[in-house]
Amino acid sequence: MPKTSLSEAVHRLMHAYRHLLREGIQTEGIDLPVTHIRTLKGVCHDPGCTAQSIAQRMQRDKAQITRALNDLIGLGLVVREDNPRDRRSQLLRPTASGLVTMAQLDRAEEQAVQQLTQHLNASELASFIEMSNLMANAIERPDCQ
Amino acid sequence: MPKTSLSEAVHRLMHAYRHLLREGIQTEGIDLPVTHIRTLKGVCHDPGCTAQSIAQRMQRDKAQITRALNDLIGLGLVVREDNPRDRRSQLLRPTASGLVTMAQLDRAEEQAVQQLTQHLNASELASFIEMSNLMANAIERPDCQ
DNA sequence: GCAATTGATTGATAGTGTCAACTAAATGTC
DNA sequence: GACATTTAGTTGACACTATCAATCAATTGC
Repeated sequence: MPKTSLSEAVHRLMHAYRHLLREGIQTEGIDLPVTHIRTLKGVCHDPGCTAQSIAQRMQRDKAQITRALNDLIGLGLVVREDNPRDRRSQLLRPTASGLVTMAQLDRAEEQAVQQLTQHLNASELASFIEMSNLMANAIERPDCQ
Repeated sequence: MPKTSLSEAVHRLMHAYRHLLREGIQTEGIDLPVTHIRTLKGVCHDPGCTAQSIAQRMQRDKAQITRALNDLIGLGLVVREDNPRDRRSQLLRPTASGLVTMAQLDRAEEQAVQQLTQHLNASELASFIEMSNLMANAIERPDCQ
């Protein structure tokens, strides 16, 4: 293989990561698609957030978030409560069960990342993440810098 | 959140890249999904390859490749020819039109990569790609290294 | 020759991404 | 206060992506 292009590299990495995370998740006994997991993570990270704020943070379509939330609520991992300041929206919080699941997911992810980055040291990883964000920023916020 | 996690960074980057590539592709006047593009790229990169070898190179399901190839052949961008050494498989080659399209796609991709990496210098980019591949390898070929 | 393997195809299904239409509440303007 | 506009969320539709299992024909190993 000559020199891999950036696009190939990104695709391979994405795929490897998702695959690994899925495996880890299943060995933890959880069966949730990646989008749901990331949504749950969003709620746990910022309890009291709204669907809107999650959609923005994740840069995903709000329709997708709505559906993921419906499933998470159906599974008893998240609850909606009325937003006293705006009756259009509801505040989102993880349930006790949601927090337990989140802890499992954290373990799975940590293990996945560890396996993925086994040949990188901390500073390499840090600069990798920094470069990733720099690139993503260049697109998502073309005005900055 | 302290620093962005690896998973967030990879997700963001993946999306940013796909989005950008799509845009570039459309401004070139081509309307093909990313998987088809990558498949065409595979054929152009290694004319005379088989569906199998593309699937392996791209680490994708062979069913997906079959379907993408059917579309590409239907669009007249790729042709199959009999493999004299194995009548089960066919050799794949781009048509003249396929090569033209590929050139357009190369331009689109180059532009996307350039925009994406505008804040990175060459050596940073190189080490980014190297790290990506290192991580992907750690999963895809857990035995190596 | 016959079993096992391999390249390719097909069908089915789940997950992801995107767009547009829609409801209801909130806000701005006169 | 009545109106248009904007905003949060929901719903429907559809294209794209990923994955698995079954099938078929050609090849390979015995």
